Amino acid sequence: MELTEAEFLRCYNVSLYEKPSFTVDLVIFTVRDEQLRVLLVKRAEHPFKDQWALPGGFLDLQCDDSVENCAMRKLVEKIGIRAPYLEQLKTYGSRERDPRGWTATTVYFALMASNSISLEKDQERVRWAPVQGEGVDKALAFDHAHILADAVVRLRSKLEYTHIAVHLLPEAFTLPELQQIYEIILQQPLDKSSFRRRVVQAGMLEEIAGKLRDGSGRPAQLYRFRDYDRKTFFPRSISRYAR
Amino acid sequence: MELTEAEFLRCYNVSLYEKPSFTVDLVIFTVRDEQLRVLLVKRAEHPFKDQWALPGGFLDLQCDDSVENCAMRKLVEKIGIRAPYLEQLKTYGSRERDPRGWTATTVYFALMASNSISLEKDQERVRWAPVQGEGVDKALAFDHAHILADAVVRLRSKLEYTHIAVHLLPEAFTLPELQQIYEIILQQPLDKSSFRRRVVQAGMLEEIAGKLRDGSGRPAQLYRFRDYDRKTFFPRSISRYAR
DNA sequence: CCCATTAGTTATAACAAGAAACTATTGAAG
DNA sequence: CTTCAATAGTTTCTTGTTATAACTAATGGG
Repeated sequence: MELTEAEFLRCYNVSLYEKPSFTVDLVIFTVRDEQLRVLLVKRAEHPFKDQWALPGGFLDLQCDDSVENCAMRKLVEKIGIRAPYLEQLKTYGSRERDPRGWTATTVYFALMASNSISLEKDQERVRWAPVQGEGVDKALAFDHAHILADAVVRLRSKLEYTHIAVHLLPEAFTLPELQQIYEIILQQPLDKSSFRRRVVQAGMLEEIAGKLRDGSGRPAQLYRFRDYDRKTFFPRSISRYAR
Repeated sequence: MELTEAEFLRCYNVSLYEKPSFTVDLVIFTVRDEQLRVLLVKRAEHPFKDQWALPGGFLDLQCDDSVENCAMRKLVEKIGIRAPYLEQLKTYGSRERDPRGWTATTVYFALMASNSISLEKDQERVRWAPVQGEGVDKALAFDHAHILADAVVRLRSKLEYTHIAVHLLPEAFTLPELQQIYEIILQQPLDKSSFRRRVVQAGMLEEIAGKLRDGSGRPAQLYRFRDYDRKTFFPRSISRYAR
């Protein structure tokens, strides 16, 4: 598609480039009470005052060395700890998404074990909202519902062929616990022996020798994730009818 | 007294927060002369004057409605046509990546058929550089070598489980041509019958009835990509020893 | 001491992929 | 006109992987 000369000139003549506002937002997932949950905060200020939104805010050029640093800073500010998993999701930028004008937000998504967080303090303004389908049961500010949907799709998709689900559990976990995480997020039951074969063959878990977890039946072997840096991939997607 | 949202917006000063410079860059891939190639431009201005760089530039708040629109505009400016495939890669932002100070760039990657482009006009300043390994045989400006490496990794990875390779070919193509695209990018030979089985079973190609492509041997059946919108996934990765 | 409960393994049948040999269709050489 | 080289496309068979279900194992509680 060729640009007309008029179109070209309209764009070209703007020599003074105004900058968009730039923010970083976070989609922080955890699994708790057998539900995938996302952290939401109630906005204190306009626009969208008192509506639920993804946590985030403006980049601070003085203290943030990089966009990722900014995301990590905001994560610490919101929930007080470093997330075991932080990945850039996507950047959303347009004139429309914020009534204040042109903004861009780079969204990160984080995974954490539910035992590593306690948010009892301020239930009114910060909440772990259960994810149903690809969203939550609340209206969200800005385009955050759309962003959250993208994040949920990405999480499910990555679950199919990577090991990121281990980051939703504490360091020591059992295979049935890990399988349950998959089942909760993918919303379908998985076969026990296939799941174990898959996970064991991928070779990224190691037994914690002698340690077991008690329950009402036979105690389960505890494992830990072996190599946090190595990115292991499954050769096939984990759910039988993926897409 | 509380402000209403309308009052808040009236008083809101957009320039309160210092903002980073915001650019959009493009990694435009094609396959030509049996090589994966990326479009590079020689920088006309400082910094990194006369070094090769990914095409891109500043967002124009007046004419770009969104980041993606900006990417499409720049694509049209650089090569004069709409790309059949455009996907956001990642956003890179830090104080270090540009000597002028804090900048962020949102990078898109595009795929196109090599027949749809002709860049004979300005070989000195615009070039389709062959990709070797995860980069090119030239020093690149800014952090563009790093960005390019990420883009190549993403391209290879997506080739394993999606159909995006069809966008590197013209609308009508043969299965051997498609297989060759995979082999060039993945840098390994693929089995003919397995490849055909896979691609046909995925069901996203349709024969162009009666149409054949001539060559030195038996003419090959021409196909077209059936559903440009539907995202089809392979259940397994296409290369045997993926990762 | 038996049973419910959960963990973990094994056997098998169905299925998918890799490899190689096979057939098919064209152009060019002689 | 025949043969051969070249490329397209299919078939067959072997091998490897997955789903399923039945099996064994280990624990606590009645």
